[in-house]
Amino acid sequence: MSEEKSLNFLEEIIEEDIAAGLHGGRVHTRFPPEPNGYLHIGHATSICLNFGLARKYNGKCNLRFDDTNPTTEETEYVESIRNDIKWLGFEWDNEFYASDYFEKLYEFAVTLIKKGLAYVDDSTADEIAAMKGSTTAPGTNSPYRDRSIEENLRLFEEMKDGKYKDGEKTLRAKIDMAHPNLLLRDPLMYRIKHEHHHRTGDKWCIYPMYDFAHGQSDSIEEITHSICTLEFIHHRPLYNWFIEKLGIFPSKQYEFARRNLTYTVMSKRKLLQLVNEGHVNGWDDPRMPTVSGMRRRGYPAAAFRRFSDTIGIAKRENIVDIGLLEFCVREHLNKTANRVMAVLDPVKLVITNYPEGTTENFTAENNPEDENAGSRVIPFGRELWIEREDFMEEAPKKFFRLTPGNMVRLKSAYIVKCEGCVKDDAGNVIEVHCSYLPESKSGNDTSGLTVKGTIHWVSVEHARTAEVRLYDRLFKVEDPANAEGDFKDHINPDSMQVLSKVYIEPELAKAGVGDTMQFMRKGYFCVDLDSTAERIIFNRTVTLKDAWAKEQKKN
RNA sequence: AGUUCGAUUGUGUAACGGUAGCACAACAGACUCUGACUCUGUUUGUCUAGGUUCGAAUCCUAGUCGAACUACCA
Repeated sequence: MSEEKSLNFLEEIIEEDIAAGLHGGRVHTRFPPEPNGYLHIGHATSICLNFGLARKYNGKCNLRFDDTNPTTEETEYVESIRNDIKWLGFEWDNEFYASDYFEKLYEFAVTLIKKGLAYVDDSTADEIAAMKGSTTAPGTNSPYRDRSIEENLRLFEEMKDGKYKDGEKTLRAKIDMAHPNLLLRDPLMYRIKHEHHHRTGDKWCIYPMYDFAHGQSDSIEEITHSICTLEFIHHRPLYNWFIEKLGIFPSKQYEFARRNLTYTVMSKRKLLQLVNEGHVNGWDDPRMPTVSGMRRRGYPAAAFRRFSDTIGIAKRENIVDIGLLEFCVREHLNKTANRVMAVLDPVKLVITNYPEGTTENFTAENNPEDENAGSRVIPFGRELWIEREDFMEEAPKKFFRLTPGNMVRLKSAYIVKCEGCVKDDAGNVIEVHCSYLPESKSGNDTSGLTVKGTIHWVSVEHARTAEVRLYDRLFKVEDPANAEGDFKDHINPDSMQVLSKVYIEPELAKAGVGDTMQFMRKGYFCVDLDSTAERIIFNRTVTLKDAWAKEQKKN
């Protein structure tokens, strides 16, 4: 009843603000991606945070594209970002673009010039860098710092009107070239870029810097709690300076530590390299930590939300075990995925005392965790495909599967007793022979026997075939970005394994793209979008926990 | 070196001067027509040194370690 969930530091701040009646107790957040790439798992947790906070406090959350750099941004990304957010289960209250505010931002700049707080600088990029100083040494004033307000106004207008070439002039804030925070040493507000913008076209040839756009965009939208990652903590005083000098709505920024994941890289630059250099097959390769990749892999949206919730939020550096994400995926899929049987590495099992040419239909429960999931019919016959690893001629003590003399349950069918196997000249097992116990029929078992093992199977006569793609971690080391050498040195060469001939139960052949199911004892799978009418392809989303594999590792 | 932020079991996160808890992982067991799920139990932690206090993870001081910042990127 009184299960009190503790608050994270952002929730604490918000609840204090609400209690104090700040902004009338209103909560308004935003998710501000730059449309220059695909969303990854880091964005996904940020989305869950921002939209989740708004949801929890009956507030609003905007989607705002920070599109202040026309050279890197494209509409294609806008579309994919919108898709991903919706898929994650969130809806934005408003969709805005920083470019919506270009006019307003221009006016802000003029206002600051008129107040003597901004100036046009003719220095080159190199000169500006040289005058910047360093962490230990103060910077020096630009020779153009003291131009008159009238001259600055004229020059800035001429910049806007296209009288100058790229890089010839910039507009800078006049703050303090000796400030210990480098970002307050007369930061650039506007630069000249004669570039086509994905939304404003050729209307502008000057574009605001992110730092002159982000804080004011929050302010224009009257965002009450502007949440971002730790690296923007140094920018906060600058945003506050602009807000204060402009006298506009006081949005407040709060920073949290971005959440890293073991065995993955998260930076856009690195992900781009993986795609461009062909280490993966595109942005939505199921091995990619992108939202589109993980979606294709079969990770349910609910698992992302649960994961984001579970890992919490704080300000310290962290690297979250990807096993926790996988746990969330399994937890959700266990409750929702129907069970089916598929044999990935087949060997033939012959039931020597079963009448030839006979088929029986068994009924199997679709999901023991969900009584509304119904059941299906599975055909059974004298010859079955079973998993090669489920038979051992000479087995260790705790092997509960097929080994001569041992009995197992064929899931949803009969108990069989292993009698031996047939081998080819090279000594490979090509058939396993068993006898069945007719009175052990599933659902009507009068044998009185209990067996330790149950294995899955597919009837040879009725089996359909499929391609299965098994995925493993993309990297061999926990923290590839910080490991020795280049991060690509640590790519796992076995991150994808393709099984071209897997036997599946006939019902399964009807599954459609995106359908998710559990292959009993093998893991969760989903139908890949590469599937065609002739060939169905399954991705392995995640394995089941495997206590037997762990047991074996010990020896 | 400067500024800013941070430090709680293997990982992540709580405890807001009063029993260091939760989840994952690990380990042991129960259950099982999935060696899954579920259930039970166990191990492991307050960066260091001082101080304040009846009492400190929490407050103070000093140190140590880590991260971010010095793009006409966001």
